[in-house]
Amino acid sequence: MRGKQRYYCKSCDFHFTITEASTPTETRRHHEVTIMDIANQLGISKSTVSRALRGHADIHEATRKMILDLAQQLDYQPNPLANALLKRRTNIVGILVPEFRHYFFPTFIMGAQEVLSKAGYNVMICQSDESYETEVANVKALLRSRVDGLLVSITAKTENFDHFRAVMQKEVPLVFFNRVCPELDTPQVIIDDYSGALQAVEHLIEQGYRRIAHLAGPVTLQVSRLRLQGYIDALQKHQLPLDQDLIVYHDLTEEHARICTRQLLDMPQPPDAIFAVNDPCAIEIMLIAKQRGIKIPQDLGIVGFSNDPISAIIEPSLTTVEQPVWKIGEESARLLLEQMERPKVEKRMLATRLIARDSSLRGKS
Amino acid sequence: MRGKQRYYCKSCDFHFTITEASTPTETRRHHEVTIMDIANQLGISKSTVSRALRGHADIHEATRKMILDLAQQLDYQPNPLANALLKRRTNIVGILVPEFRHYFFPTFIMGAQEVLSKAGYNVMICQSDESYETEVANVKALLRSRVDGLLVSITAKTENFDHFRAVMQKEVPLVFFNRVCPELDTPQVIIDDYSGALQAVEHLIEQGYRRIAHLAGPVTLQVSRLRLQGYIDALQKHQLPLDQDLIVYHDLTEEHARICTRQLLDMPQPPDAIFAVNDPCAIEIMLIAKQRGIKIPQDLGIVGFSNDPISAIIEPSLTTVEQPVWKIGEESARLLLEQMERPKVEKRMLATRLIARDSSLRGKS
DNA sequence: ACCCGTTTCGAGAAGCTTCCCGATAGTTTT
DNA sequence: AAAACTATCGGGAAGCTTCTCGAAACGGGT
Repeated sequence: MRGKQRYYCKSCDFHFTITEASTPTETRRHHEVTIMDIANQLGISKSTVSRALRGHADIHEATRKMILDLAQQLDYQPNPLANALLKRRTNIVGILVPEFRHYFFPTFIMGAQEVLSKAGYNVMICQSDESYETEVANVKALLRSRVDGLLVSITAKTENFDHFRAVMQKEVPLVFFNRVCPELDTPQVIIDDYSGALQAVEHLIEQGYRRIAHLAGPVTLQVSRLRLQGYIDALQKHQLPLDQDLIVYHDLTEEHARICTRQLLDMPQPPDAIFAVNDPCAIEIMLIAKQRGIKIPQDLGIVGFSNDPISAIIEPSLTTVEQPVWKIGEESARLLLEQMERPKVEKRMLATRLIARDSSLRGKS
Repeated sequence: MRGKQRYYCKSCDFHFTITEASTPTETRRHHEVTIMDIANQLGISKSTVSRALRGHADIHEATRKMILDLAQQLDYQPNPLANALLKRRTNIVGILVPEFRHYFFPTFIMGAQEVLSKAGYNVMICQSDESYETEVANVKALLRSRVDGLLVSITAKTENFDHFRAVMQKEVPLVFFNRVCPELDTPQVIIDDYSGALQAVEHLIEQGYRRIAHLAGPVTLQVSRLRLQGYIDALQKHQLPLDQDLIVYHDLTEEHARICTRQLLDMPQPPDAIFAVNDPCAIEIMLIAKQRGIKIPQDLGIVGFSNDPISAIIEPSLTTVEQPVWKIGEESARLLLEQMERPKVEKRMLATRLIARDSSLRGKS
């Protein structure tokens, strides 16, 4: 191989540097085999090994082969930590969701993960658990972990967005999905909530329901507001009166959904149909109605939103608005990847589609 | 490829070297504020800053305060990459599950994550998607990411365990849960599948069912084998004949569950009850039975396993064996944490409990 | 022989921390 | 007043990689 000692010349006169034996007697028990192990064992420098492994030019074919062979034999695995430290990128994407009990978020994650892992990214998942404080803490933790990008669906309680402004200020690519943040100008992937809600309520009207209630979500969430607006506009379009008492807001917990349902059903003039902001709470409505012996869809029509798998299974089957969850995941991931290439604020909206099932089909009446 | 311009110095007089202005004038725009920024700004050494931040002794109170104040003001966040590189620990735990579509694994993850994040660990989640190759690739990726520990539930197809042997050889703490690996002597958290199955089938017998089938899982999984054994022993205990035709094995997909169900129901002498290896496939059975107009529980008793939330909602409600999923997550995480303290092989088993519901309650007959 | 260009490789820094060890001060003890 | 401590702090290495700069060897041309 090439010599190892070299002279130095700052402003002349070369003082050579005698690299004495650095006691490479035994292999120095490593936890993991490093590039230096290969270099030492082959009597060459780590630079050369790195170059060979990186597939650089400027290296003799024989040397390259030797290095590659030994690397394989030792099962050398490059250390991503060292790499991340140097390159300032971890190849990790953070995903922050409010929960993962129901169908939506796990499915979203599967879709996103498929795209991301194909692009060479690992994923770090956090749940805010619908707590604003946890959300802030999670964002901080993900930032501290130096994630290369962030996929976020906010909490129903999030009203202050400074933690996301901090993300943007650090220029960490950020994509919101589903529960987005209207006052921040960031890329996002949403579905057409308004039109979905409009379809849902028009469907109820077509089926002859006239006193239609809406079990809404928290007003803090844009999704809730849009679905509410769809509800309102559908009534207006068909010249039905808008009764504020028929709109109840709940905090997306099952418990509160039950309370609100009872409130609606206990009215002096109870509604003859309920449009629920999502399927889990539509199902709570259905359970209570069944428990009370209310006939669905004859006495009460029910429509949900999101098409959770359980909606097709429950009896009567639940009419709902389909949203392409898996695709939302894929799209969000793709948008994030594009974002990491070159920043540009882009908002994508996916279509929704009504799936009419038994819970609202009573024919014309 | 080669560098651009360099000086020449054979025996002095340096031919020019055009190292262009590296502009270290202002603070050298950092992506993140480091310990060195604090040190420079305060005119002290990074060692001192580190000590102050680490809360070491050996530091003047005034200095410490000065450092802490500036750190707060600059919003200094220690770089975990550098730390991990130095300490050889990332504070990340890997979780590897076969899927995330159903109730079990997401809930498990929530339980585990609660314990782990309280202990200061982040979590990296991978899905093998029931593919052996993906599982191997995921284990490798997690190992490469230098996770400090691993929580694993294997694929139904995993029959070669070399990738886990590699984990053990590298002395990375490893805890299996639910779908464990019998031929490896590792810590694990399981539930009492055998006794759960025994209870389930005895319950069917008590309800007067006599020709009880078992829709089993893949024999490769210990869970399946134990539940099968519980089924067999329950029959034996009550002197019922064991008919091999009444045992069908499926691969845990919904599609295959339907095929196997039809096979059972199409028999010349169909069963009067089916014990399913888990709830998702029990529900497939129920759907087909309902579709065919078979009365549940009169003509066909059904019992599942795992108590997914949907089991209480479907009609008729599904009798099932409850397993404390959340607790399995917590226990597994705790066991892993203990493992990281000091290795010892410990196996924990959590109790199961039968929940009798409508799908099997027809009274004595 | 000498010079030059080409090919192949080595040294070293950077990226950010922590920790060991040694070095200054300042303070107390004989 | 000299010696011995103590309280604080700084230097530098290590952890692993990549990349830049420049050096060594070799071949060919004159």
